[in-house]
Amino acid sequence: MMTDGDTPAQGGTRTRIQERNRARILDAALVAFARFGYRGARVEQIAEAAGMSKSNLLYYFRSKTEMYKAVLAALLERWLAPLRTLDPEGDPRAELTAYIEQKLRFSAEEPEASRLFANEVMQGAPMIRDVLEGPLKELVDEKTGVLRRWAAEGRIRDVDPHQLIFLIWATTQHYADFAPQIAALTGRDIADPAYRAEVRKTLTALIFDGLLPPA
Amino acid sequence: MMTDGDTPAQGGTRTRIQERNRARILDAALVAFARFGYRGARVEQIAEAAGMSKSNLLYYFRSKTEMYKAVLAALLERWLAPLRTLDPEGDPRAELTAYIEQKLRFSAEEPEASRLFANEVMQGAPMIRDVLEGPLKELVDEKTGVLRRWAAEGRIRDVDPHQLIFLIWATTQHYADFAPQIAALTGRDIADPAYRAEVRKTLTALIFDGLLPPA
DNA sequence: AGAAAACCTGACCAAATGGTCAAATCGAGC
DNA sequence: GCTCGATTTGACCATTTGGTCAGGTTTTCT
Repeated sequence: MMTDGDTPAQGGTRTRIQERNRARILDAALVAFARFGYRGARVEQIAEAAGMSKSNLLYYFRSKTEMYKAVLAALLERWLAPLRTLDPEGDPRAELTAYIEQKLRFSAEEPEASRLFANEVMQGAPMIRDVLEGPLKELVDEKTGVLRRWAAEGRIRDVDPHQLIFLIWATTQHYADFAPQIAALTGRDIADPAYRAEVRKTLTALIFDGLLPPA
Repeated sequence: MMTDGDTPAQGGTRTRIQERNRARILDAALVAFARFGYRGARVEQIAEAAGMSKSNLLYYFRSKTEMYKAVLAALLERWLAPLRTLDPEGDPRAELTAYIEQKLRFSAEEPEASRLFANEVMQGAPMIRDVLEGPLKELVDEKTGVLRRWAAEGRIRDVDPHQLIFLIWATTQHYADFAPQIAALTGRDIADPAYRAEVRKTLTALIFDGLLPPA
């Protein structure tokens, strides 16, 4: 039996129906929050997109905020998973290329997730500040350490590792976050595998070899 | 005398009071729209931030939409001004360094403007699509031509010029748009001139010379 | 089958929101 | 200091929004 005032299956088992409906809601909510932000998104519209009544949606998530938090939580893991795979033992060029490719794939396959993350951070990260300052910072600290070691060993140039990571984040996410602008200027879309391959090639070339012609 | 149903001074002279109040409103609106997006921003809150009643604000801008459009219009010129200065006759390295510095300055001095622009584009650029496809595309086409010429002359490597521009946009705007994340991870702020100088140095080093150690 | 729990709905509500309007006040030029 | 348009206000309104609730329907388990 459900405890009073709790979301269904708060503490344990989850029905098949719950599994399905929660997933539908989270999908629809991701799209809505990514497009309009937390304030701008409308609960009823999310319910409609999820194929159910607003009342029923509020049966699964007791409030808009709770729904938003759930979407963000599901998002964060996928967002920072790629960085985890950066292997200190590997070859810098191969490792960073693989990392860039993973980030580009994320932009291509989950552009809404990328946009929602951007939106949340742009608003001051009110809901995920503790994640940024906690787990994310720890992970980034670890990986900047790796980059510093590579630099010390002469395997890469000695650049600020934070800024290298920011450069990779910025450029790869840009193709999801600013997709309409890119479409307007080039007619291309990162969802197109051919374009994604081109982008990865150009990006890695720029990052590794730079813009200036070989001396 | 004002034409019926028009915004004050629609067609001509603008009183000192109008000048001052319109400016106040646009400032407050920029902050609000940047933070919450079009839908999420609240007219009354903008009015309060501008130091006037909601009724009075609506005397200057007949609707939220009109106000939003005015903010965007004022924004766009400042956003794309730096690219205009890229001189085909100049030295590639000097020109691009200057461009990067201008974009970084914009991120430092007008982070809200950068964020609002990002927000609008992320939502599909509903209000400025025609600008992206028109004037912006023309300007970018012109400048990609310059980059292509530089490449043909062997003054820079032969990389896709669109992607080079996107890389510069993405990395420079990142410091404004994702400021909370950068603060959480590094404790720095692009508004700090010292940090801005560091960023410019690292960024240009990466872009021009790449990450791999000299052979 | 039948009971209990899970699931779903439509009516309803209080608060918030964008916007209108008539009237009061202010300010520059005569 | 008067006049007329520019400016400002507060009361008011229709609509939208997030959320509640009592009760009905379906699923599940024995």
